[in-house]
Amino acid sequence: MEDILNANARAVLEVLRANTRHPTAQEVYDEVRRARPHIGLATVYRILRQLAEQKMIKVWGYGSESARYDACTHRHDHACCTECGALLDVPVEVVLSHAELEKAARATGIEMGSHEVRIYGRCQDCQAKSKKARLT
Amino acid sequence: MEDILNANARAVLEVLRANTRHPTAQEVYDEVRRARPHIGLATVYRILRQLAEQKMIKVWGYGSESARYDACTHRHDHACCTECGALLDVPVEVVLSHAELEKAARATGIEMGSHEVRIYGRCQDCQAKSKKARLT
DNA sequence: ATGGGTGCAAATCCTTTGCATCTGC
DNA sequence: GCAGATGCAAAGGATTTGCACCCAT
Repeated sequence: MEDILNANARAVLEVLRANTRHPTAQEVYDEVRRARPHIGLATVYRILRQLAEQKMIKVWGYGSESARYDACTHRHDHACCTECGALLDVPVEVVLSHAELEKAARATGIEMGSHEVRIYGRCQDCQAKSKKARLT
Repeated sequence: MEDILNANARAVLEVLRANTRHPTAQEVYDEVRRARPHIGLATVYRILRQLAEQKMIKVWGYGSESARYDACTHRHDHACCTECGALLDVPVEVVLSHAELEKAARATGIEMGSHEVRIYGRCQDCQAKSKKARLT
């Protein structure tokens, strides 16, 4: 699979694998430039798209925030901060009955590929920030 | 709550309540213009943002698609079409143990406000389209 | 006359595209 | 020399902002 990737694509994939914070394209670009100073932002976007098409990475989004990329290919859930837009992996399995999901998919007519549980709220950083603000 | 809204904001809210397809800002604009031909797109965006801040509507997104707005305030789940970006309500309750969710939230440090189950796949329209394409 | 709300246009941000160039074969 | 990949800049689409204007107080 990965053997078909060229050096730029491999570098992008490596950045994504090393960074579990679901970086945006711009953040990937900033990091990948350390390894490949010549690379352009457009190339990063092109590679991200190709990797996503080949299902080697996932693209997540939330509201009108910019897209975030994720090299983690096993199914997992997310916590989204409604304040700063951060997208955090949920490190535990949220159990959900397969029958329930199938029923829901059938009810919408969708041909289910995967699913995700999303928890919305304020992340630790934002909680800390508003605590600090309250003290001033 | 709604009594503080002016005529434009009420018209936007009405469009959202009448349209369960989670329209984009542009789509809201197109529809609201029937009732208020003078309104500008920027005003629609301003109102959508205010309504969201006041938690009277919700904003949903997926990848780098444009944001979609939802006047439905009770908790519910979504089916996202990975092909055309459509966002469909799941009309049945997907049961999820509260204890499971709490555990997940604690594991990420997030202060949980709400949650959502997302089913990804191809919607009926897109299924039909590729069936048609296969015949040609 | 004052202030908030508004339309319009310009600005901004994110992402994609066009095109000339470069690279490895 | 050719095909595919790339950098750069320009284009495109979504969203926000600046600003002058208008309306109700």
